[in-house]
Amino acid sequence: MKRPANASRGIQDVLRAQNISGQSLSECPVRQVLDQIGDKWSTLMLLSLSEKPYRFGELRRLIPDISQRMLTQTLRDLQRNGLILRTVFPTQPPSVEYRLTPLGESLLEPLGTLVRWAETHYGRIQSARRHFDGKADAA
Amino acid sequence: MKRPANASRGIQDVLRAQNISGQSLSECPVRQVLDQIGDKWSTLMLLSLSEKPYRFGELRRLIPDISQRMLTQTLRDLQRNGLILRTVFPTQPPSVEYRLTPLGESLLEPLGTLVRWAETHYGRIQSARRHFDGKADAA
DNA sequence: CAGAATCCATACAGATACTG
DNA sequence: CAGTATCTGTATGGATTCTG
Repeated sequence: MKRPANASRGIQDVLRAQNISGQSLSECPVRQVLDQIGDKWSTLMLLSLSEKPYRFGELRRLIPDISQRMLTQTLRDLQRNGLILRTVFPTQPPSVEYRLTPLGESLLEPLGTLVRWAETHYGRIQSARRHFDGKADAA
Repeated sequence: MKRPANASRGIQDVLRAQNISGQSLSECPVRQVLDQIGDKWSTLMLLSLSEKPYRFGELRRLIPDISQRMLTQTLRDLQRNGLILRTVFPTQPPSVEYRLTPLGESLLEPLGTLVRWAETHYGRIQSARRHFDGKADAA
């Protein structure tokens, strides 16, 4: 069958390693990564840059519903975490290119795993929600 | 080498499938999944329940720094999305058991991939941050 | 072009008190 | 025991205006 026994094992090891019942939640590596990719735009940004490097304005056009504030902020966070590289070309007017670092590229693989899971199981989530909301209405 | 060319390919397909430049961001499967696992407690909850089913109070003791409000809310969201199953035993006083559904268990694998990535690359993220913050201070 | 700065609404999350 | 209800502070994120 598809019991993910080994995955579960690995996770439990991590749980223990992180001392889940301790106070080190904010410094937990898993939490830090989730805080980054869990925000509204980081994932989309990483996936976009996985295609090729982009400039600020290009990213803006590529993801029309991001505000310029959030674009700046997301890019800065990703840069701070070493996931993307920011290169300023001293032209006039200035142009800035963003590209994935090797570290950023290495994140594409776990991210891809997640993306494929989402694609595959989306329908089940949807129907679970309808069922849950339906029962809630009945009550 | 370790160029994740295939992962990148898959991601690009997903990007196109999601019509990234369209308006369907809020209904994007990937986004919905990230909204769930990206919140503060869901991942910890799923990982905890991957070990074995737990009751409300047990979870509370297992994760001491979660507030009871967030525990309730996180569990309800996970239940709504079909990732965990809530079973009420009509005892006195009542006891409620939470356990992963098969759907929830299937999420452990992509989650494990992410967790392992975080573990492996945590050091590089940390040093990238120090470097970034150091340069920011200098300016 | 690529941003910084400011203002503002809402979402998220903790503390506390109460209930079947 | 397993929650709900309320109140409140903080973080998130959008709109708008301004700058090298």
